[in-house]
Amino acid sequence: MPVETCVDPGAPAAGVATLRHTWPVREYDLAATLESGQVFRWTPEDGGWEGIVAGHWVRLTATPHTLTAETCVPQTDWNWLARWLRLGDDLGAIVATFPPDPPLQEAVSACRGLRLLRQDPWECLASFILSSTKRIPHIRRIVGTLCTRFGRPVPVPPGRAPGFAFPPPARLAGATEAELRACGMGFRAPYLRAAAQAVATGVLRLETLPELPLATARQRLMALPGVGRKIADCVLLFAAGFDAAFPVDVWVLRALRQLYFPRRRLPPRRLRAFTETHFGPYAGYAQQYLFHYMRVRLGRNARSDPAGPTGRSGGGPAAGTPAGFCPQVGQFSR
DNA sequence: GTCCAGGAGCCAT
DNA sequence: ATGGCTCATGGA
Repeated sequence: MPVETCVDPGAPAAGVATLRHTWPVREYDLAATLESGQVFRWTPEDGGWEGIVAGHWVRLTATPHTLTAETCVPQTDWNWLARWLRLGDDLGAIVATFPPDPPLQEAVSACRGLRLLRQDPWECLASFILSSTKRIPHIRRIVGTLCTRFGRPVPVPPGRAPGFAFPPPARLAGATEAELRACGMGFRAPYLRAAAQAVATGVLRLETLPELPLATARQRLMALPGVGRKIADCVLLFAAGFDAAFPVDVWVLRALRQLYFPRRRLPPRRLRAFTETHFGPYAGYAQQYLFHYMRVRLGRNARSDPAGPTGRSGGGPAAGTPAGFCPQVGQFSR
C-alpha cells in the first residue's frame, strides 16, 4: 500500500525543504509503538517523543488523527521517515486477517493503535544481540552508551542533549572486545563484534534479506554467533519486511501457555508449530500485540504459571482465559 | 541474598 | 531432538 505524503493543507510544494511535516493517521498509538520493545532509543520529552532515525534527530508528536515530525535539518523528502513509521500500513486490514480467538482479540482491543516499525537492519540486529536476558530499560542504556561512545554526533536543536547516530558496522568491527564490554554488554560483546565484522566485510548482506525466502533469510542471520531463532526473527520482523516472522521470547511464551494452553504442558516445539499455522500472514503483528498486552495489562501477575506447581494465576482483571475457550488443537495433535 | 530479564551455545542424555 | 548449565549485568 502506497504511503501518503504531504497532505498537510499548509504543506509547501514538493522540493521545498521544511523542518516539520504532518501526516494524517488513523489508529496510530505512538507511545505504545515506541515503548513496545521494538526500538530502544526513544525518550518522552515535552509531550512528544525524541530519537534518532537514519542519522537524523527527530521529534514526533501525535494527535488522535495526525502524526507530526520535526527535525533540525531541513528535509525536502520525508519518505524515509514515513517508511520507518510504516504509515502505509492499513491496520484495520491487518487486524482483519487475525484469527478470531479470544486471547488475540482481547490483546488487540487493549492495545488499539499499536504498530510495527520498519527499522534499519543493522541497528535492529545489533540492538537485539544486546537484548538477550536483559530488561528493556537496561537494553536502552547499553545501546545509548554504545551510540555515545562510537556513534557520529548529529545536529540537535538548542537545549537538547547531544545526539549520536547508531554506529555503523565498520566502526564496531574495529572496536576491541574490552571497549564493547565497557558499555555494559557483558558476554554479548564478542557476539556484537562478530556481527559487525560479518556485515562490514560483506559476509552477511543485510540489504538482501528481504529478497530471500523467510527460512533462508533466517538461516543467514542464525549463522552469526549469538544469534538464534528469536533474535533472527526480531530482525526479520522489525527490519526486513517479514510480517509472518514470530519472535518467541519469555513474554510471548507466557502468553501462549497462559492464554492459549492454560492446562497443558506443551513443549516449545509444539508451541512454535502452533504459531506458524494459527496466526496467518501477519503473525508477527499478532505477536507484537500479545507481547505488549502481556507486559502492560498483566504485568507482574503474568509471571505465575498455571501449568506449573503454583496453580492458578493471580487475579488481574483480564488475567484469565475466557471460560470454555479451547483453540483448534486438531492441527497440531500429531 | 535471590530472582529475573524481548537468549544462545555447549554438553550430557 | 531435549533438558540443564553457564555466560555479565543491574534492578526489584
